[in-house]
Amino acid sequence: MMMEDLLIDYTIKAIESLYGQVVLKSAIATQKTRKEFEGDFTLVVFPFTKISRKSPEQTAEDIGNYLKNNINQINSFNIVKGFLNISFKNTYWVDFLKRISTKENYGCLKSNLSAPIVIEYSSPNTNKPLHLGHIRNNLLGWSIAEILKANGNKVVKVNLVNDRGIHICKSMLAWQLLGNGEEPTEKLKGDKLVGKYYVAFDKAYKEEIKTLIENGLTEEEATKKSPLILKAQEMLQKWEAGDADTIALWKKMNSWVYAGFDITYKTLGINFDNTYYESETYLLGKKLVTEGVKNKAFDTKEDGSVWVNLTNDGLDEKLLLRSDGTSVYMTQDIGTAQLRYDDYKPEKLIYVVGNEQNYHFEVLKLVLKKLGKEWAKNIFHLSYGMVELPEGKMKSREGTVVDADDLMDEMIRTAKEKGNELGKAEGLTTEESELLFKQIGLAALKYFILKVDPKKNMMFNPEESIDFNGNTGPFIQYTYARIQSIFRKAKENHIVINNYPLETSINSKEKELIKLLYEYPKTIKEACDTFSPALVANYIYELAKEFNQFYHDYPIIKEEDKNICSFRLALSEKTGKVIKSAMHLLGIDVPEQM
RNA sequence: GGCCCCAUAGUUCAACGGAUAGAACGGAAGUUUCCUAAACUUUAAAUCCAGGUUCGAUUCCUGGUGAGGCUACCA
Repeated sequence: MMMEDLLIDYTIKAIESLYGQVVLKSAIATQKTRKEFEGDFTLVVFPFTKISRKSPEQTAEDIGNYLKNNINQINSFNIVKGFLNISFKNTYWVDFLKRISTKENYGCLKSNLSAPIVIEYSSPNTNKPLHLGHIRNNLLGWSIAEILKANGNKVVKVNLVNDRGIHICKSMLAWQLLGNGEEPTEKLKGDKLVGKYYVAFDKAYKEEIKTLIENGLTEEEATKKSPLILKAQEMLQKWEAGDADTIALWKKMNSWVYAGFDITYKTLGINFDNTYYESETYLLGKKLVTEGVKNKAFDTKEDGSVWVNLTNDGLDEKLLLRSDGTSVYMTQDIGTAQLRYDDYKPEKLIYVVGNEQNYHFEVLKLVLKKLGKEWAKNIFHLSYGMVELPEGKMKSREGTVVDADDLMDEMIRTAKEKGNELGKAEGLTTEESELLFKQIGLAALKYFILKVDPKKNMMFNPEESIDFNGNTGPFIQYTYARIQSIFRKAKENHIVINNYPLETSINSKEKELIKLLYEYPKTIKEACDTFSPALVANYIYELAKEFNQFYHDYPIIKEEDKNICSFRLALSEKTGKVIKSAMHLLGIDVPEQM
């Protein structure tokens, strides 16, 4: 099926036969022929001119002739400078469409039998609600998991909830001191409530520091000696000691947060196969660190704190246990990693975590290696870029965070507003139109975020970032809905797809569409190899745009020639299916009508 | 200070070392007795600077400039 592999094989044979040299597969570059030239695939012949000792044009001529004589699907070729543009016969493309039109999961590979890939994403803290940064994380994690599955991998999606630590104690303490027993309501869901007290703590803490400085303490002293922070630290120690009241409060407040997160996750349309809690993994982490001390992998300082020395690896020393014996982020991650390995014996452990933690993961891998964990090499930090706002980085303390729930609500509201203006809800029940606008609003958001290369930082301007026209989720949804509309009309008129003849002469738009459909499996493969949903997103956009041009230029069910009509229907149907399939990989629903 | 990333139209994003650097939004101008105009068509507009490697550099290397991130007994 993959014509390019055939081209490459025959190019190797051509060079061997013509010039008597064997070249490596990797030395051969094929690409889609650019639109302004005639052809389907292009072979770059510059690298072979040293072997042929001829001009690029002559070399291309030689190879072109060889290929045409040996591959019967080739119709013709032309040469522009050192570029050999090869055209296949129309029957090849029509036949290709015919072959894939019956394939159910076109583009996806059958699942293989190897060990699963565990992918961690989301990883929230239970002291504040989810924000825009988490949205990028969640969308990437979910999408990459789907892309891995589409490539035949077994995938386990896991969440790691950071449900313990000093930051949670801060919320707990503030609620105890200032909360008056406040509980979550319809209006203020649990994660928001707990977040409110986290902010309240920070405010009170800052005020306290200010007062202490006025009373003559240095800033450093004030920061360390403030009664509030001491109380929070005391609370953490009590928590680790299993103090009943502290644990009860902790459980209560965390349960509020989980109920709040569930709503956010559900609206966003993501889920997990398993959830880990750091409260359940940190002890294992401590145990492993203690073992490491015994084995002299780590050092204990005078005050009792435990450190790992990574200066030989070009890094610094890193704290693994505080002097008071409590664990830190790294301690927990060591335990979590071990537990996860024990649970799944995975082929790979992927962590979807922002690039601000590149250093952390470098250290984590080295620490695990020092502990003798062979599988540390299977850890892959999928490091994605920050989401920036026009005013700079999001800072929760400065109130510049974009809340996940608010953002989604806003998107859906805008979709509804614009949709109603355009009369998109006509003929739909209230329930149907609510669903439609939710699908459209979320598509706009998800596509906007996923179309950007994960590795890169991206800009998000709430005012003007989200659009419903052009290179957007709704544009693609609209294209899909148009295709479904064609089939509703076709059904009404009893038009069906018959066995269109192979000799159908196809026009350039039709051929271009088939060629794009041909690209789909390669796109999924590459998206998997590079962990980039953006490649899928950009692909669907190309496909949708091409279809809209085709739709604009040529009649489909109004075409009078029955064979052509049937062929165009088949082409439209497959395009719709690929759009739906690819959008699913991004976690975006497509409506039947809009 | 040290380490890491990034720099492309006015703006937000594309481009395995390959052809004349693609899109979208915004700007200008058009298309609806025709399968959904959230569409389609035309148009103006960009590779931070200086070197190097290469047949060929937005892409690789070196040096600048500029913006982020990390460098916590925070996570």
